[in-house]
Amino acid sequence: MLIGELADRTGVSARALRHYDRLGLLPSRRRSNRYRDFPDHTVERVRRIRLLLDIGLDLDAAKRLLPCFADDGQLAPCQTARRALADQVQALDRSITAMRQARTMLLDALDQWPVEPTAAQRP
Amino acid sequence: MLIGELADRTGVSARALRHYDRLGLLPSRRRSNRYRDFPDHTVERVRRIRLLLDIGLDLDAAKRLLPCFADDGQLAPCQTARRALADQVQALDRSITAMRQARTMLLDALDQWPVEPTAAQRP
DNA sequence: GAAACCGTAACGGAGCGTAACGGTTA
DNA sequence: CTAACCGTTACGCTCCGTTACGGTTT
Repeated sequence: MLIGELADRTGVSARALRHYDRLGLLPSRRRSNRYRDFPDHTVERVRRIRLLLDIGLDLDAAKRLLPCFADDGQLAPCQTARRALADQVQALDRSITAMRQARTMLLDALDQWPVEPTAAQRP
Repeated sequence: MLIGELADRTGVSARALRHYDRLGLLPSRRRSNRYRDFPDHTVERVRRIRLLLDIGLDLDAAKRLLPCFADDGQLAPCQTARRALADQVQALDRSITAMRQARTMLLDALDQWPVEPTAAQRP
C-alpha cells in the first residue's frame, strides 16, 4: 500500500511514517515511480512502534525492540526487551514522582491564594 | 556580577543564563568590555525561573509569570498566574495519568514473562 | 605569555509539523 | 487540465550542551 493509505489506517501522519522509514523501522520497497510500497503487515508494525513510543521509549529503543514482538503481537521476553522495559519502569517512576511533587507545589500555591469574586459565580 | 559568578551562585550553567538573557528574562547591563553585568537580585530571579521550569512550564510562560512574584518570593495571585498554574495542574494530571498507564502496561508485560534463571541469583 | 574569564555564532538532539518545489497519475 | 497523491530537501520548535573561534583580564 502507499504511504497515504498506511497513514489513514494507522492514524499516524505520512510525515511520521517517512521519518520511521528513514530510520529503518519500516519495511518498504519502492515502486517504479519511487513511491514507497508497504506490505499489509506494516499496519501492525506501526501500531507496535506507537505502543512503544506511548510508553515513553524513543525510536531508537523501539527499533531494537521490534524484533522482540511475536506474531500474536505480544512482546516476547527476550533479554533486550526485559531490560528496556524494566529501565523504562524506573524512568517512569522518577518522572511521575517529579510531576506529583510539582503538582503538589502548584496546588499549595493556589490554595493559599484568596478566591477572587467573579461575576460568573453569581448567575 | 559577571555571568560566571551568577552561574556558580545559582547552579545554572552560563549557557543557560545567556539563553534566558537573550529571551529577555534577565535584567542585564553590559560593561564597557561587553561583558554582561547582573545586579544581585538576579540570583533570586534565576531561582524563580528554575522553579517555574521545574513545575513543567516553559520559558515563555516563565517570562509572563515573573512579574507576578512578590518581593518575598511568593507568587502573587494575579490572574495570569492563577490561570497558568491551574492549567499546568491539569496538564500534569494528564501526563501523570498517561505515565501511570504506561507503567502498568510495562509491569503487566513483565509479570507475564517467565523468570530467567541467572547465575547471579545463586551467589 | 599562559590561565581563566568573557563574547557570539552555530550545530546537535527527538519527533515530527510545515512549507516549498516538483514529479506522477487517475 | 486539474486534483490528489507521491517524492525530497530543509527549516522550526524546546532548552540548552558543546564545540569553535576570538577578545579581555589577571
